Amino acid sequence: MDTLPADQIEALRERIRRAGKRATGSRLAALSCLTQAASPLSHGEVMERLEPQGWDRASIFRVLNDLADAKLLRRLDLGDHLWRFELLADEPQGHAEDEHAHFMCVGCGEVQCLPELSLVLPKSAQVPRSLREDAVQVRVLGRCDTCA
Amino acid sequence: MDTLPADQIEALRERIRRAGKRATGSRLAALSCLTQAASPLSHGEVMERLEPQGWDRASIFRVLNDLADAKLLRRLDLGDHLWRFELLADEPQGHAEDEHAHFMCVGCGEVQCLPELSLVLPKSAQVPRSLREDAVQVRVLGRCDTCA
DNA sequence: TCGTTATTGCATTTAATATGTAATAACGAT
DNA sequence: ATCGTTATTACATATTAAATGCAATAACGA
Repeated sequence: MDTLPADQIEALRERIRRAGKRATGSRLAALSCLTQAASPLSHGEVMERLEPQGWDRASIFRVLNDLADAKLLRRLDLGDHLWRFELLADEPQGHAEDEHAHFMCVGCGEVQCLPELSLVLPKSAQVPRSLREDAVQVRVLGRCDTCA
Repeated sequence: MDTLPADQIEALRERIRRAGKRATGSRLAALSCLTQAASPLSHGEVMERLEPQGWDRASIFRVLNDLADAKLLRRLDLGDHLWRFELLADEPQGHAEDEHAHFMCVGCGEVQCLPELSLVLPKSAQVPRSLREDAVQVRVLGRCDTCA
């Protein structure tokens, strides 16, 4: 894995600190790795790149999950039983994860927002109240036009 | 788990044979279990019901996967890293017919089928073709009434 | 530079998923 | 109905991802 330009590293350092976390080596390594990735990577895929550099599996595992909790990464499952991690854009303005539906490509992992999607239910349907109240996250899995 | 009426058992037997497989006890047990389930069950959930009756974990595991390969079951992952299995309708004509959305409780993991849910999109919306064509899986995440 | 404490490194655990193989049972043929 | 073939099972065991406890370490504010 190539190393990132110093200014990008510094930007990552900043972001980590802004999230209230310490900018440690393994965090920077994990984020650098995902910055260079073209698609979401699983823990295993991240380790293929970081283990040769001496990083610890369990630590990187924790780092990935921590950074996902801290909203620097998105943790997603494309339906194949692997947690994949993807760098989130720096300023997710007004983009609360559960405001609108998301389309996830099971081929490449690309996520697309579907703000115009709505759900229709017969009044008679027996469904959880949270669904009636729209207090739900909607995920649609399929193939994007490129992967179709 | 109650036992199924004899005629339903016989129908399952038939279906297994039609798929070119032997109608064995564990296959009937697994299918009976899923016939009575209101939602897709994981291997573990199936075993909660079948282990007390003396069925073997690994065998039922293989049975579930075999029957999924044989298109008697659908094997799906609702995003929580568990393979769940759901009985498919007998004659999958048109195939989209028994494709339906699933609701998963983020509290307890309970899964509920949402056959009556449909998606609505403005014609103008820019979305992947697979979504227009309904070649997608829909997952709704929220809290069930108990966990709300 | 130092002290606090978040974080790591390493060992270990858990849980789901998966498979090898001898014994068993389903089912077509007799 | 019985028998022989062979798919299938039961049991043991392997693999992999995911997770955690804890002492050692290093980040960062003072």
